Amino acid sequence: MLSTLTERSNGGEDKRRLILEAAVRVFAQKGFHTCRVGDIAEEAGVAHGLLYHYFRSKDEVLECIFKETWSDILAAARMIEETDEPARDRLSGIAKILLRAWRRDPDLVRVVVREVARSPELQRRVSDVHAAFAAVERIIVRGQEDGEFRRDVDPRLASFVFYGALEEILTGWVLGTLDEGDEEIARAEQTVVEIVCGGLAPDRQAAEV
Amino acid sequence: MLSTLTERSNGGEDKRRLILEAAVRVFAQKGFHTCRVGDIAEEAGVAHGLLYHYFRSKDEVLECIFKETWSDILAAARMIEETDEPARDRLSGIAKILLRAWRRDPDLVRVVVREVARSPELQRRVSDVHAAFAAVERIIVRGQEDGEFRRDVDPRLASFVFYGALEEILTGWVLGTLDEGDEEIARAEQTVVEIVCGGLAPDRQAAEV
Amino acid sequence: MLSTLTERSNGGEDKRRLILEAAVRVFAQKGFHTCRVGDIAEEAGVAHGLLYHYFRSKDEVLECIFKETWSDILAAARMIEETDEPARDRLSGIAKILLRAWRRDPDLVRVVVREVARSPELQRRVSDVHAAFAAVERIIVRGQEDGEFRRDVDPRLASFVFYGALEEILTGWVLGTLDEGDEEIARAEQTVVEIVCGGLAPDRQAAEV
Amino acid sequence: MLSTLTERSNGGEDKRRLILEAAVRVFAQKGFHTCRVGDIAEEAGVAHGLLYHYFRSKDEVLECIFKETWSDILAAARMIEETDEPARDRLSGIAKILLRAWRRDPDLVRVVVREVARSPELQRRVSDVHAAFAAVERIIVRGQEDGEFRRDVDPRLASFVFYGALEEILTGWVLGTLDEGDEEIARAEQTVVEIVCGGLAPDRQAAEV
DNA sequence: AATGAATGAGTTTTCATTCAT
DNA sequence: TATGAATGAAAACTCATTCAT
Repeated sequence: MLSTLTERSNGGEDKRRLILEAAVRVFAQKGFHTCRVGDIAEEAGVAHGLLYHYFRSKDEVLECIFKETWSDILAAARMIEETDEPARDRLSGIAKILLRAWRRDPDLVRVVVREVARSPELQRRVSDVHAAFAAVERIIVRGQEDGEFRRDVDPRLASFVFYGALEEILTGWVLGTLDEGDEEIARAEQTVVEIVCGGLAPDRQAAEV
Repeated sequence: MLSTLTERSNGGEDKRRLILEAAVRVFAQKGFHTCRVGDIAEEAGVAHGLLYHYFRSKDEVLECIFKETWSDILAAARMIEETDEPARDRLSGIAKILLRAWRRDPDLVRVVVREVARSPELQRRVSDVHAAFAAVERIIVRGQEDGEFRRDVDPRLASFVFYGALEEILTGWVLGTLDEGDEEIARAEQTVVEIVCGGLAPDRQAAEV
Repeated sequence: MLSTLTERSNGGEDKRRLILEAAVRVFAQKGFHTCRVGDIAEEAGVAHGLLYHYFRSKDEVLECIFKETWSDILAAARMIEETDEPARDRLSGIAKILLRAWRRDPDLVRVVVREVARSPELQRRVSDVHAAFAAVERIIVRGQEDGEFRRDVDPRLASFVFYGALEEILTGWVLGTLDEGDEEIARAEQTVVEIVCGGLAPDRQAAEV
Repeated sequence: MLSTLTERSNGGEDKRRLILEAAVRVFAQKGFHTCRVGDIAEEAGVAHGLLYHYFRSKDEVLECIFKETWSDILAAARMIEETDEPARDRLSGIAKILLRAWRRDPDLVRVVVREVARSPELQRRVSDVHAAFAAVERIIVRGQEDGEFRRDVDPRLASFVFYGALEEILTGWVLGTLDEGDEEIARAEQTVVEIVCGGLAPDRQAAEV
């Protein structure tokens, strides 16, 4: 189901939602390029023409999925950002959101992870992707200001390390090269936070950077 | 240029190489799905029919690029693995290989990064991808055995964190969301190693894992 | 506006008329085949479904426009035919009707001129087109009988010359290859009548036909 | 067969010509909009994909037919224009060309006549249409200068009368509303010339224009 | 080895028409 | 009457692949 992070109302746009959710399933199973518009329609149980009633093209369907998903992720990230918790707990919260999304809607995650790298244009168009990265960067900066994190590390690069770690693990689950299960998810969360926050801890001698 | 890590002989397969290198450029610029076989041929300066003399299909061209690239990376990773250096230095060596490849052949990296997540089938076929991951995992395991790294962290997950960090940074360069340049490359290397090895350092209290 | 030659009552069929007039404008601007039913509805300010309340199909809309227009033209032509004026004046009257229609409703003329040749079927269905041609032919025959026109010219062919001349001039205005304006319209009328009736004048030696 | 006015070589572009000629037949029979690309290919005995090897689109095929036909007509018109014959004979020559084309290639004439009014854009793109009109206009102007034609008639309008007459007769043949046959063609030629040149004869009192 | 004409399966998209409301 | 969501046939066009030369 789409929008598992923040529930959306289905009022008045039942079929649109139906198509979107079918698209997630089909993209996840066959991949965006490999599937046909007819596959989505069939999965949704509607005529393929209806898809063009709600979306301008097959591309727009993917874009919508991205936009909704990332806007949900961004909203959640912003809520965490506004907390007064230590940076470590806040990064932990973000890791939870992303990794647990896998449990809630593996298909959605599969699509977002698999197709994100496909189109630079898509990423540019979905500005929330950047905003979510920026939120993590700000959390790290605040951690540095608060003395929780060492200051000699580029916070931008650090945010890429953090996101990259999460994405690779999701990819591992998507491709089946990494064991999945509730326990594994919890462990992954802890491991990522442990490594990244451990690596950012200030009590180590300054790097030679 | 393909095979910048290990030079390959051109003897007797000039045109094949020409096509492969053209494909890297074209895939990088337009993406695998978006480009046509004719684009590759045009870029290579040959008739498109010739491509089918050297490759069974368009897919096989991409597969070849992957195989060669990863076999080079794998070879380099194995050489590093056999070293007696500390784990940190060995991970640093692997980071160097991957990130510096960007400087040597950005198009190649662009293709590998962009299309790697595309097809699970491709990844399965290119078994070297797994082997390279396994090499990193073994380095981490040996680091744990040698007391250089803490033992309460799953080495498999840690290898994903490491690879994911590198891949995300490459993606940032590919998509232009991260500054690039010689200095940035050096800094990225150090930052990734610093964070990951710092996070794996044993002198911290055990994680609650 | 449709029916500018003979005003029609709007009683009880407001919307039908609205759609018909919108269709004229849209067909004129985009052409029959190029426009969509939705364009007509939008232009008329109604839902496209309503069109099917009044017409069986898009084709029928065009057919209606043709029928109404030609029935108006035919009615006017018949009124002129019943006059006792010389043939020349009667042809002049018909030229006036057709060419001045352009001033009154260029869109309508544009549609009729542009689409008339499209479908032989359409022309067959709109029998008034033939009837109007026949009226001109009868005027010429009567002119020959009255000694006003030479008798060695096929009246059927002559009617085609007359109609063709008018149609080509209308086409010139439609396509913008001929200057338009009140003065031009008056001149066109006179020129066509002058040439055709001059050419039909009996005081010349018989053609070798 | 296309290019019946001036024979064209088939050297090296056999299939292109084949497709073009098939298109003429199919457009003539079904109309441009009504026929499918596959119909053309089938008629030509080739795969429909080949059409796109030689033409960018279905539209381009029609445009090509127009261009070639009108360039032939124009060439013939120019040859006649350069003659030293009286204006009447030169107009007669042009009438011959256009009307006899019907006998030689009725399908081609059918297409050109039927679709010419369809697209203003097409007419604008095929500049030879205008050039051919201009040639007739120049013949009339020279006739006026030489005293063969009256001077108080707009030569431009007169050229429209002449062309319109020919076009209407062709349309009559195309639509079957006018008898056809060798004799009819000869008579049509003479009638048009007789009427138009008769109407342009100078020995009549000046028009009230 | 090399070419590029030829093929045709496959895909997106359009749009006239229907129909439940 | 009036709406516009829903349908699905149909069509243009693409492009990987083959193959005669």
